[in-house]
Amino acid sequence: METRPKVTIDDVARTAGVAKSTVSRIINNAPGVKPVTRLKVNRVIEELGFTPNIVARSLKTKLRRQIALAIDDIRNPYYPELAWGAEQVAKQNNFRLVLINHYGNPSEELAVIKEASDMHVDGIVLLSISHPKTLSKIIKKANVPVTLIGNYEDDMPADTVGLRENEGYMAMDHLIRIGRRRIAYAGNMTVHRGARYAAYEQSLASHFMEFDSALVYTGERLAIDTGLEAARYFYNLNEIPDAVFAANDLVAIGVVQGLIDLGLRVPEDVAVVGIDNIPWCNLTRPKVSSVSNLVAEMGRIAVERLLLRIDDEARAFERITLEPRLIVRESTVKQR
Amino acid sequence: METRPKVTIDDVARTAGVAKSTVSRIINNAPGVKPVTRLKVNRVIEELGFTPNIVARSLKTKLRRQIALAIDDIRNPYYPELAWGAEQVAKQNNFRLVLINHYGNPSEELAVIKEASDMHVDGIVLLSISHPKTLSKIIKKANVPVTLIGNYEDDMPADTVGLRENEGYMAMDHLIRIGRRRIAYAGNMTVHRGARYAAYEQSLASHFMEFDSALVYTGERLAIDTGLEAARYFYNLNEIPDAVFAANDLVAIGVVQGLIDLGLRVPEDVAVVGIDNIPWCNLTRPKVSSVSNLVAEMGRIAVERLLLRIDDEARAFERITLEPRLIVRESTVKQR
DNA sequence: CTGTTAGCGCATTCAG
DNA sequence: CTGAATGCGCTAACAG
Repeated sequence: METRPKVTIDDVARTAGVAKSTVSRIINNAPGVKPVTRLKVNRVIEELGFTPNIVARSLKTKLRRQIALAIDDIRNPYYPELAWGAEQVAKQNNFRLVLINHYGNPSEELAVIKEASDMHVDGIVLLSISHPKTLSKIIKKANVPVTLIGNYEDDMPADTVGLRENEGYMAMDHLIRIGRRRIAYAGNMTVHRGARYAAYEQSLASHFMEFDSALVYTGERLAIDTGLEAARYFYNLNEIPDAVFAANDLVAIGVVQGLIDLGLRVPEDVAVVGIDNIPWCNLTRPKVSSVSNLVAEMGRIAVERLLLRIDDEARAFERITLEPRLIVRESTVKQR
Repeated sequence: METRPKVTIDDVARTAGVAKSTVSRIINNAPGVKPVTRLKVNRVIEELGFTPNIVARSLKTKLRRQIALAIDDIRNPYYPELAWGAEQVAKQNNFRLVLINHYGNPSEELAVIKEASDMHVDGIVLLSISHPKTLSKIIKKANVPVTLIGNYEDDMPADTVGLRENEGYMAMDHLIRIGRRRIAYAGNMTVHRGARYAAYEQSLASHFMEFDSALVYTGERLAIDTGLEAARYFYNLNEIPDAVFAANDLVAIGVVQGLIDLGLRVPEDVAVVGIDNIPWCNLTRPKVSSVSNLVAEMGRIAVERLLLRIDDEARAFERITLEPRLIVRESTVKQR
């Protein structure tokens, strides 16, 4: 760039014949400036194409109007949504978002917090994978506020916004509520520390429905082909299930596809529900019912909280827990 | 935060009993400091937990060590990869990435450039959707360098890194090279301004293969179900094609699934190739061959160029054009 | 209502 | 090799 000598507040003041404090007042919309002067100065600003140097301003005000979003890897399918939600709120408040991938590397993750004050950010939204104890220590040392995404104990010195981990129960509830009585499980036993599979067993139990191990299909990866295999497996049972609870949407998509290819009708013969509500749920025929974990929402709320705290550091830390949301589509309820 | 009074370079200088210029030299690894003093000061820095205030430094040096990545919407499936590639290089060079979504809103997109100098960034990687003429004008007015992602004319005052738009030809070439002679097309006629369909017709022509309109299946959306429909359509032809060129991976995935469900073997009976190389290509059985548009690579190169230019504004503008890369997987060539 | 003054925290001359 | 002084561009008292 031709390093066009950037015009400063002094230039404006000089050519307008006023003090730079007056210019400062004007560009900050401060009250107590005669309309005439304001007009005159504004004209000069326009002419010279002056825009305030935000770095200098930040040095003075300590406000950088930037927050960091630190996640492990933007390529993880949830994070674009998260980043998007976060950016929406940031933009509304005239803040920018700095993206930092820590790649699940604890030392790097902690470095992010440590360096934050030296970076151009006023706060951090952090999706951590570190041990809470360590995390807590580091956050205390930080000199910018941190909002954590996830569920934490009360003693964590940060605002947190997490998701209630009952997606599995919501999915099962849905199937039961639409009258299904022979519900199968497709996925693995370990997803989300086993919570989703546990939800399967416990939902059956709490509704006094019998558990039949023949209705559980576990595959290796939680991907489409596992779903396809599951469909074939269920099809060959003596008694075909009337519903399938899939551990995630990929599996659900596979199950739906597999069942249809085998000549069954979805949802009439078998209802299928997945979890995560990935965009793909809308791209299949029939569209797949799912439970949304509200990622964009989490991003939005996290930034909202962070901005509030930046504004007022003394507030009590908040614990926000979102409820997953059931998204009913064609794979469980016939629609037109 | 308890606004712990941040320790400054003065504090360090005072408690170490040296001038702050000496401290400055040390933290910047400048030569000409007696090892003893260096050691002593470093110890104090450690004790006090001093870290330089980057805002103040930026005010002085004019270097902010941040670049902006301006795209239309991070939720677009390509951008996470792009952002990832960009962030890799940025991080290596100790730069941060500021994420800006302009939502395909030209005025906002241009505002990004205008404001850039006021923001905490030293340059911008921009994926624009504005008219080149307008874009060119704005870039000239900007006071930070811009690197554009895309293909532009020589008069565009910015470095550019684009992709050669021959993905279609590469896909077709592959099918022809593995000996297929009855190649079908599945997708629509308009994707990428019709380039992909054009590649289908022209590849046939240049290889003296006959064009048969019965082998063209066009659906509405470029999604899985279109692929499934296409598979059914091809299956019902008098003579089934021995290969399918799908306009994108979603369609390809659908075609593969559909054909297999109809009892055909992929790739033995029908080879299928898609375009875009989305992560899902690896999640199906068989895995789907595709042509990668090297998104992460583009991000990497764009940032590399930008950093070079930030370093030396006088360099001639560069035009970089990447060649799409064919990724051969199981849907076209039997593997073990 | 407006001007003067004094830093924000650092890098960088220029003298010693 | 080190210290003292200056200013980056802006905001915020404090006076007028």
